[in-house]
Amino acid sequence: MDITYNKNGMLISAVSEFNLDQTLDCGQCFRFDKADDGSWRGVAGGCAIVARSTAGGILIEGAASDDGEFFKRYFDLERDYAAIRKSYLAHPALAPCAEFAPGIRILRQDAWETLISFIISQNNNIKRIKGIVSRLCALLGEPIGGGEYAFPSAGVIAAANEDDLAPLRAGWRAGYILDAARRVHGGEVVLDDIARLPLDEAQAALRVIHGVGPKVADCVLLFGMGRTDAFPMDVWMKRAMATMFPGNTAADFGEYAGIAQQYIFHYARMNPEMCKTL
DNA sequence: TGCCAGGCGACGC
DNA sequence: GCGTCGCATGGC
Repeated sequence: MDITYNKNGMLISAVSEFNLDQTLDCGQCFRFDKADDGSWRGVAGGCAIVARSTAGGILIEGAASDDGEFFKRYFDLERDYAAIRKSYLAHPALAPCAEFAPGIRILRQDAWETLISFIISQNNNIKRIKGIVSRLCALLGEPIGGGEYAFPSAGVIAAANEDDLAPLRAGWRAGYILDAARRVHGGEVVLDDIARLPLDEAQAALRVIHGVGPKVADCVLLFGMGRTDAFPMDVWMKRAMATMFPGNTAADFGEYAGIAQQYIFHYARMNPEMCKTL
């Protein structure tokens, strides 16, 4: 993997198993949208960026000139996905999932943003989740240029009330957002500490928050804390497990179960006929 | 139009 | 412990 800088921005090259469309459109993040020219515009690391696939690699515009380390971590670039994927190809049911979108990388997003985003995600659809997150940032986040806003801090949200959040049109999730903000801002929930706990303890620590159950906790651990041992089970995964992996559990998918989960989730969502119950 | 959406908490048993 | 229910909002 190489990271170089030119007049257009930061260029990430010589990385296998890294596809921008697959990574940003597989349901793990809600702050990027694809523009008409095929580029992805959104916010990462507090910067408004434009990411695009070029002949030379992935080009990031808008990143600070010393953000190579940030994006290595954000896109999980130092993990050997080729080796992980190869181990999945031997499994007859897992192979088609790992082949379908080989360029998925599990993002290491900000834990706080991931927590609120996946609280919003419950019983919701991805398009509307993006809308609510976007309105939350515009309402309470700092403008960062390019028409974008940073994700609001726990302190700012904790100072709001349900009426303040009404413009989000988040429904009953607004109370959950406030509870999360107050517990994080108040120090009862310390996300950096939780990230290092054994999986069951980390799940329990997150579930102290009203509106965080097993699925949201696992999403926060996987997409916001780099915990590839977390295995979120949403409606799509439940269908896929019942039809494609009967009798299997997260434990059957090994140390990187969360990565396998994302291949399966994305495959199931894009090929719903494969996990229809009879 | 009615069903569904990356679920969860409350409640009854 | 487990099943069921309602939940606000809007995408399709």
